[in-house]
Amino acid sequence: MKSATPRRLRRADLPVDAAQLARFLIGKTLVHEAPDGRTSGRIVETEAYVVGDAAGHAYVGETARNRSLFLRRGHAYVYFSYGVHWCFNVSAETARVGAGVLVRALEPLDGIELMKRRRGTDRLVDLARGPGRLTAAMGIDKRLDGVDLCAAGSLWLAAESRRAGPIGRSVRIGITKEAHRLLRFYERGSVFVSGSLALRN
DNA sequence: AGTGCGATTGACT
DNA sequence: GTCAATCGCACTA
Repeated sequence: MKSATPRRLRRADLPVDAAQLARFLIGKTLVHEAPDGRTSGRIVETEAYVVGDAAGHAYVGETARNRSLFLRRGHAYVYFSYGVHWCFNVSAETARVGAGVLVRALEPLDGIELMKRRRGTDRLVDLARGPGRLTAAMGIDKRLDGVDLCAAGSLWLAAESRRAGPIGRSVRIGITKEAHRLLRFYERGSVFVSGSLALRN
């Protein structure tokens, strides 16, 4: 099934502040037009890596790996995690600042059969539940690092396909530094959010 | 040039 | 709940 695509988000739609951007992105749509097909999903879980955040990849200053985080808001930062998975972020703030939002989970919308093939599973809730699974399902890898999500490219952000439910907030998953900060946002009760049941409610 | 480790996942006890 | 997989990167020397 293919649903009508909401309009592309413009840069002016995106909050500059990383934490505000993370909250804003809940309920919005991520779309990728890949050579093997189109996939899209509702963003249901994000984490902000804010300015001066010791847990953020930008904390060490600009390097070859993290340079996309230093682009003005609305660019893709894609990095390789644990030697196994890709993770997708949206850069935040103004140019040369260094902050971003990790997109951790999607509710699949378009291209579900393609996602199943890419992921090797038929379980809808597991297709994009978790940052590594999400990039696998969407066909996102290093080639998309640095692309402008607000330009006329193959990867972009779109408006809500459906209004987000109540938004929950918690500590971020899988980090040790700055572990107390409430910078994870998620659609409360969504079965497409990663983590235990407690982290979804 | 070598070392330690991570914004994860899936398989296994 | 525990743990290996797997590799690029930042850091030390």
